Amino acid sequence: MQLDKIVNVHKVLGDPNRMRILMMLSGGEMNGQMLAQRLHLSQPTVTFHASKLREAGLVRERRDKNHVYFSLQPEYIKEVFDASLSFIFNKGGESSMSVATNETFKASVLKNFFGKDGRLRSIPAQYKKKLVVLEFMVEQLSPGQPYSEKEINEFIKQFHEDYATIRREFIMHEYMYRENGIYVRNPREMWTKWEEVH
Amino acid sequence: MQLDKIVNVHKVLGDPNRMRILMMLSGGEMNGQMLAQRLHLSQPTVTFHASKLREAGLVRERRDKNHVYFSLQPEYIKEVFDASLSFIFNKGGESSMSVATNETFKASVLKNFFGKDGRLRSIPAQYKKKLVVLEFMVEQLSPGQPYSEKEINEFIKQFHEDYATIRREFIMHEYMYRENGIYVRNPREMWTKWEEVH
DNA sequence: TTAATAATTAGATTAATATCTAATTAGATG
DNA sequence: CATCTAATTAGATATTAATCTAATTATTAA
Repeated sequence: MQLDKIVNVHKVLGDPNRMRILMMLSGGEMNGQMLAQRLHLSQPTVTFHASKLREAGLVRERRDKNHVYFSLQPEYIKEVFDASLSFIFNKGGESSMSVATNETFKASVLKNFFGKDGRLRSIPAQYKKKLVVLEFMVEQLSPGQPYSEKEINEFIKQFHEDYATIRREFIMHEYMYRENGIYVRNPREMWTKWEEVH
Repeated sequence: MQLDKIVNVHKVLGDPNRMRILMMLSGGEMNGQMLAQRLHLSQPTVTFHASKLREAGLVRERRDKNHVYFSLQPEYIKEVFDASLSFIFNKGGESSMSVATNETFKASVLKNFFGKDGRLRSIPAQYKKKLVVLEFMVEQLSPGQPYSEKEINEFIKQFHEDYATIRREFIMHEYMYRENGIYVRNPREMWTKWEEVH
């Protein structure tokens, strides 16, 4: 994710009314009327804020009859926050990291986060480290092969108790996709690219 | 933490030059001269941005000779991000939660995050849930009694492998304080208040 | 104390933002 | 089609922000 995108999201969040809109949407979708009323703003002002939120990718819109309903895009919001922290604390995506450094980095992360029994000590909070760990696990599944949710849970449990979180991360970072209850590992080429700190 | 504080932090982050300053500071402290040069800005402009960052609590300043050095305040930055997500996804601090609901909430969190063997399945990512879990663990230490770092590590390990992270959280949320290597649990009255989503 | 260097404050300018009212467009329904 | 309602666009305005140059203040060092 590039700097201006992240900066723009923060600019959009840097307004009390927009923040309130997001808070209200966390309770479920709402249309322009409701928002205008509750925030004591005119309809055009709500449109104004809504389009900023939409352009930044923080909300979605759905038309029903002649109401437009807004709803949160929670995964994306979390992604941006994550990327934001990566940006600040890892000096902005470090795309200049060499392959060698990269491999050394991976090795040290794996060494630190996996115990000698092969189990995951904890899920890294830092974005890049988390990706290393997820990648390591998902690599042990066969690409293309369909797995049931139960199988995936069992697979993850051999590394960590909290299979639900990790399963969600697999999907979120596109290491796998889900289609009516069946999980499939994506091929390496589709994985989140290292260098772009997604 | 109140809304306007959070909003202000995002406003401050919503400028590319300020974001760049933070990125540069993650590599270590820098003075105004260096920043001005690297960002191709005049000194007054750097002062302008720096004071915004300082007022928002994102950086600290230290004077040495006649240079002023800026450095990141990483814990606080993470706190705000955390509070921000809490705000959006839990409708802004829910101070109206009744004692009963509160207790029910705590019970369900504990049930979900601790296994029947008494071990912590994972560290909750959601702010409020994390506090519940931390509180539960720290309650089992005697307030006022000094513990060595080793003792604290052992204590935490009975719940979770990743004692370093949890020990840091204890300090960060002021459940404990550390004084030259000795850890002491704070009394309940000093703990992060529930209702304010800190 | 004076000179040198860094930082801040003052003042000005330009650009961007948030907000409103009025006009217009889009859909739904009698 | 005519009308109603909701949403958007246009246009106006007042406020805030980012940036610069010039002047001032603070700190060190000769």
